[in-house]
Amino acid sequence: MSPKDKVMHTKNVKTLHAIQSEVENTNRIALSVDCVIFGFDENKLKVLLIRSDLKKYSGKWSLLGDLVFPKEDLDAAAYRILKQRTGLSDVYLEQVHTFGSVNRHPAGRVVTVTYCSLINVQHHKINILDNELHWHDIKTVNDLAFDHQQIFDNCLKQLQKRVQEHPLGFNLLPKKFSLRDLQNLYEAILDIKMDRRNFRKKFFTMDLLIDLNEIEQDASHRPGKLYAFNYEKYEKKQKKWVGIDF
Amino acid sequence: MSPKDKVMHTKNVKTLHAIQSEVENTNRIALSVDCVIFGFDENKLKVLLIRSDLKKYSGKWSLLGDLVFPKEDLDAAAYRILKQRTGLSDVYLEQVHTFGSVNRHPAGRVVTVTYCSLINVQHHKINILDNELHWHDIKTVNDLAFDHQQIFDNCLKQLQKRVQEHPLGFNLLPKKFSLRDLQNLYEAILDIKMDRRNFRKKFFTMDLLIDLNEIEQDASHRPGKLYAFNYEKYEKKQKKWVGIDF
DNA sequence: TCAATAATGTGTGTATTTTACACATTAAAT
DNA sequence: ATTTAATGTGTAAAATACACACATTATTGA
Repeated sequence: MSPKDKVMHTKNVKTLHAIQSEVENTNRIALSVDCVIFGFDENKLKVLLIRSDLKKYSGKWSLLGDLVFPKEDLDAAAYRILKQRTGLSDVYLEQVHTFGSVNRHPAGRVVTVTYCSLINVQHHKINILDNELHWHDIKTVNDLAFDHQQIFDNCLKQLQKRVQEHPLGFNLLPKKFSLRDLQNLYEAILDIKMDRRNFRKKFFTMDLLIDLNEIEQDASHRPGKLYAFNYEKYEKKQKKWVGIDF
Repeated sequence: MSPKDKVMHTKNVKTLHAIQSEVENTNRIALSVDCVIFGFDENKLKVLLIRSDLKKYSGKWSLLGDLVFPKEDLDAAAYRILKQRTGLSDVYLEQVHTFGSVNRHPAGRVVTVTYCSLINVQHHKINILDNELHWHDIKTVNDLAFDHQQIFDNCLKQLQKRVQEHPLGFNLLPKKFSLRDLQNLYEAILDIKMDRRNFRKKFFTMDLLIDLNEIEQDASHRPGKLYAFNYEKYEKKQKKWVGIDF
């Protein structure tokens, strides 16, 4: 992703009117995507939200979404939203769940496919001048518009589960990070405290971190060593996944 | 579920023509659900398939699906398919993934939400007179119509994962089962062999099986004891789910 | 300059879980 | 009654998870 990528905040995004014309007076089902975009900043897990453009939900925040174009792949629609709102391409994006209750959307029958995305806020920060967009600490997210609270809760739970099974977290960190950064990330996502020494041991025995032989700059005390995630090595590994446990 | 439930095989199910009229000459997206219905019989994991009604795919098998009605909840549509095809209600049903490539369906733009269902084939067997429907051994499933092979593969993988984390498997067994039945089930789903003694220990230490103080009938050798799954006790448990491992 | 401070980095012992494997018991079949 | 092929039970080693102690390093500030 390059900093030259322009951010298109509200351009090309269908509004309430578009949605209504899509479903109004028809017996059709409209299809949308909604993206739950996570970031990690100041040791807090954050989510990118936009002010709702519906009167009924004025003052409320909502997820970033749009209708799917008729000749657009579903995943492509999600990538489009992401690019529009963050200027970023080549980011982690995964489908989570589809919400399709008849009355979930006030403008009519809109079924929405939700996606979870993890981005590095440092790459995005420079672009967030639009005050319609805001990074919210996930701990303060409540009362979103529509059924977006439910969607968000579902997505967060999925993230908490997936981050323990796959190396997704690194998408939220800079390429170079300290063990403390990594632990702070996991503690923020899982909302728990972990033992520093066992956490370290865990990741070292996985043997998927590249020691960069560099140390943190600007640390107020003893600086930690910097690491990068070894994606190549991870790809070669095949997880032994059998273990009944419920 | 009662045996009085009638099975409606092809009635009320939209055909190719209906799909085409839904999407033809419009710039709209049609929405369907597809159900991957698993059963367990003769110690093999099976999936319920139907002969494709499209010429292009004649001779091929496909999943059970239908368009979603405009005023029908998404989950309700999936339940409707299940009821139509198996006569069963109150069965395990969970959404898995939504497939939305532009060209995935030959009749036009149809986005499909896939569901995974687990049923007891003993409850269904009596109704399967329609030779359009057939239980296929999952090991022989290949070359399904449309993108249904991809959908099936995805669903099976999800099942393999979920069955290790949640007590889903019991939906495929009779209420009373032996430890050997249970192990056969897991071996069929996961496609692995497991140590009989460790498997037994695993489930006994979980302490979620009710000893019915009954033994198998008609066993050709020493009969095993029968058990039932303790759903009540399971509901009360809360899994300790923290453990980074990838 | 140098001790106090607050981090990082390393190690150790215990408990728990997983894994591999041996032997006794039971009911059916011959 | 003996053989057979299951079920039911136990035991020890290996691997993993967990709790916690101590040394090291860079910064801070008196």
